[in-house]
Amino acid sequence: MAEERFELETFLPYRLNRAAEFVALRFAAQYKARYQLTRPEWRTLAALGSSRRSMTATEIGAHSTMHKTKVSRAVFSLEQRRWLKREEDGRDRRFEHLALTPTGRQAYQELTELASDYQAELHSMLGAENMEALSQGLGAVERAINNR
Amino acid sequence: MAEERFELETFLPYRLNRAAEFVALRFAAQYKARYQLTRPEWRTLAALGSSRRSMTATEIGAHSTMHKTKVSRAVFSLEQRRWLKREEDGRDRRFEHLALTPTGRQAYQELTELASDYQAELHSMLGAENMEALSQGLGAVERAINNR
DNA sequence: TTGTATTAGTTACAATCGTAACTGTCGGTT
DNA sequence: AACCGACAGTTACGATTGTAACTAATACAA
Repeated sequence: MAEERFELETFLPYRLNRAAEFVALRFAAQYKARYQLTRPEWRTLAALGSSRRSMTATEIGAHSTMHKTKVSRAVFSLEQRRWLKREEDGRDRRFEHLALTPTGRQAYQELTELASDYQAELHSMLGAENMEALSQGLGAVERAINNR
Repeated sequence: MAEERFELETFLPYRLNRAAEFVALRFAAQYKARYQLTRPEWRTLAALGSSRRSMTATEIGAHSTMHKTKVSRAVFSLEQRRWLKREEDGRDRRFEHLALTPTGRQAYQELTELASDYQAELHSMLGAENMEALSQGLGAVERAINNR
């Protein structure tokens, strides 16, 4: 194979990580300051809020690529806050169906507004065309994830 | 502003994070299994290896967006391994100029081969066009980072 | 029915991490 | 020269994390 000199700047994992960290950080600052939410908590809230039906912890983990212990702890703390409630499955009692309470749903609504604003900010920061390109590329990665 | 329903699946921080985690994980498995390297250690090695000149710890942190304590510890453990050496700046003794030893450079070379293979795998996994799009989008984010 | 494997979720524990405080060095005032 | 603020890098410590072991429930085969 044609051995070119390796360039770190072109290495996808490296670039993706840098970009993800940068983009996530400024949004994290907002929900931390406003709601004292941790990142796993926000991600759990988001997974539940964006789903019409209730979800199990495992589903949340799969959806947000979080380790199950992370999910478990985030669920616990959101439950303490009374932002979500658990309901046991009558047929298979291993499952817990998780759903947001009205308070939780309210918080999610408010956060999605912050998120939309941030998304718009990113849009104008990167430009529509680059945003499109990024979206297309991410779509391909997402398909790869689903087929793994 | 036109309030559309927020869709988590279109939210850039969420998508980038998912993609970055997925892409990084499979490569991390390789350097962990092969060299017992942690992620900060690999990133430090990569920053040094890809640079022609020596770098300071702060520069490595800026280059790889790692916290300075992370860099400090990674440098320490790479030094233990004798993969890098420190050299104090004669003019300003606050600085430490870090550079790979021949052994370290050798390890970096081997790792870049794994990296190139993985990059090729990603390329065929995502398709050239999507890879291009992703690259363009990431380029825009990188410019934003540099202008922040 | 009994035993075995599998799965959902929790927890104990050791490793990793970031915040903040620290050391040591320098530049610029006064 | 003596001070002060800024900076590079390290470290102490509390918080967060993942691994592995656990509990509890189920499926399924003998």
